[in-house]
Amino acid sequence: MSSEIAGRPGPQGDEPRPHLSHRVPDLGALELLLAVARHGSLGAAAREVGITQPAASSRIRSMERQLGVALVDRSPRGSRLTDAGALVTDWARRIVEAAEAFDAGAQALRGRRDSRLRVAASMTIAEYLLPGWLIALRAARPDTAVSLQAGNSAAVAQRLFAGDADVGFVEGLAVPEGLDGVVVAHDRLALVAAPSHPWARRRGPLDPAELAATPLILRERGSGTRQVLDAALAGHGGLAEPLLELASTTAVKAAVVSGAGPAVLSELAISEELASRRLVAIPVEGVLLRRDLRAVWPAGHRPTGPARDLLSLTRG
Amino acid sequence: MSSEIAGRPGPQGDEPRPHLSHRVPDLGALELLLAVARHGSLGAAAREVGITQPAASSRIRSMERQLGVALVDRSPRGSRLTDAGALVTDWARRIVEAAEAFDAGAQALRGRRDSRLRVAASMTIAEYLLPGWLIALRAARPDTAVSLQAGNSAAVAQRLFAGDADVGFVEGLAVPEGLDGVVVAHDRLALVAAPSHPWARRRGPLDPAELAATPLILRERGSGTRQVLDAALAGHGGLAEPLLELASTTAVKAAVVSGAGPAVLSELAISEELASRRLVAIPVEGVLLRRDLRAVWPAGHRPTGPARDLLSLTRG
DNA sequence: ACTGCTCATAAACCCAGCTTATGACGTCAT
DNA sequence: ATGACGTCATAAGCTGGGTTTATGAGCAGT
Repeated sequence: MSSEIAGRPGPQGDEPRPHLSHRVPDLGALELLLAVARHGSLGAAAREVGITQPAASSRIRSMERQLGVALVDRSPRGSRLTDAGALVTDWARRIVEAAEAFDAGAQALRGRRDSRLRVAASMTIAEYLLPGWLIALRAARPDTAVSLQAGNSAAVAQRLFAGDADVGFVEGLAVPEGLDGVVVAHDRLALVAAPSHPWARRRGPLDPAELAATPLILRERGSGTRQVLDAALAGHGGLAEPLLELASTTAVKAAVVSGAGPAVLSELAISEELASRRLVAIPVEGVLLRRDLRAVWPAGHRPTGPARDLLSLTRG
Repeated sequence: MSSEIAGRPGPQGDEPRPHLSHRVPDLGALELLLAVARHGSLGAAAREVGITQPAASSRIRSMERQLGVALVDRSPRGSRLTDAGALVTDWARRIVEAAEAFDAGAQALRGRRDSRLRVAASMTIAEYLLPGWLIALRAARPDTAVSLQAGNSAAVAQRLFAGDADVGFVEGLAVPEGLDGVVVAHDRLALVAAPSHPWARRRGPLDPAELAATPLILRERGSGTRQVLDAALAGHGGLAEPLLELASTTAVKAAVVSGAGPAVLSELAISEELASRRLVAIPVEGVLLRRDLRAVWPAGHRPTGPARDLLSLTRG
């Protein structure tokens, strides 16, 4: 590989793209950078993250070397971010926020049996919504230890009946038998395609019958998303044979992005891709592609204590 | 709060919460986990990320120890994710995606002078939109080296006139003199408050006059967001004296989340907080709180080559 | 039983990042 | 001016996590 044809323009430079983790500073360094942005001082930032000032100095410096960009203006009166540094810091903040969500989720997953709040949730909710709720809960009630068990609606119901969970979250068209619940959010399904797909250039919205007649990339039969889609299109001739049938939302997404064809996916799963135009949403007329996300509990036993705190967060 | 009734059950456990970076596996480990999910094998995953099989084995193991959760089911025929592992992997993917955006941005920021595509962009666009576009561009045209210069509209225009940039992106109400452009996206501004704020429980939408009369948390005078807000409320009595005036969007966001009061912020900046209900959007009636985001170029010199590729990504 | 895949274990190594100790620079107050 | 206090930088030495190589053990299919 390095013996291309002849000489590269630059004698140095031009590394063969090592791995992402070598090009992106580690979390500790990013946290330190955020601390510098907040405090305007390397030393103060160092104190916040629990290291010494020379360590912080060296760490920021090596981050600048790694990125090839000056991030902070040092002066004897403190350190301010450069313009580039401010931008980098904003991007870094998004990584750290994702890491916080990861941490909140992982901590709940490890969940000790003695947790004060035991949550059972369906996959979509556990994956996309719960980490954010847990962060908010931690902010409001810092000492609430939460445990999380993820499973389908039936498993959630079972855990609630058995007293293994204080509150549940399910997605779907109906509340399972024996449970009460309230809607906490809606999961809208969107028809998406790659920007290169002909539908991406359409003017008006798509006709339901046309959607029904077109082969789509789908999750396997039985998945929640597919059930909703099936129900919504039942009156329009029913779903066509799938173009491709894949085992995970991620796989479907990847297939759509690579241009294999259109699919219907939860808006929760694709906000990122829509924002960057890796995917394009195509409006569909007159079909209600949405399902309710509900908090549930055994009929008559309205949640109290920590579970109520969590609910009040999700309902506003 | 922590001195509830009596003693804690567990004699050990109960660490005093070290830093985030010690509770979240590093990027390399997360990438490895994603590779395991894709390949169903530690060895194959190891090969993909460029380490040996024992290293991968040990890394996954220490990740499981760190999180306190079994992530993969090992068998002599391969490794599959456990249920918890699948969830953790989904959360991990969000960190890695944020890291990819960071990398794409940082690489453009380092931007060598010999880049094939030189972009000048305003802050909001550089911060929220451009990294995603760059990822998409890299997917479509892998060998396009991009350089990025961020600045306000005037700086963008200047760079274009000087021939220092091939294409620009600006936000605002009008196209700067001497430039042509097309709208590539809209930045909707949303009125937000903490979930505990009275407005969060309102039934109907807010009256513009009421919004204008209420003290808000604002960016300093002159910021793009504030200009739009000023213009939109000019016909409704004009903006009230600010409740608080802060220097960065992040600071405003933090103040709103902590319940200091309502603010008007770009939807781009708050999608995360809305999803997790740390913030609540309050509908406002009859005011157009939005600004156009435009690609621009010197009048008459429509972009060609790589710049055109980028534009076609942003327009779909 | 043999071959080929899987993952686990053990020992040696290496380097990134830490701490401690020190120094240089600039600002402010006296 | 001059000394005190803040800033960040440099240097030397240590430590440990993650790596490699080498090996072994378990199970499947031929």
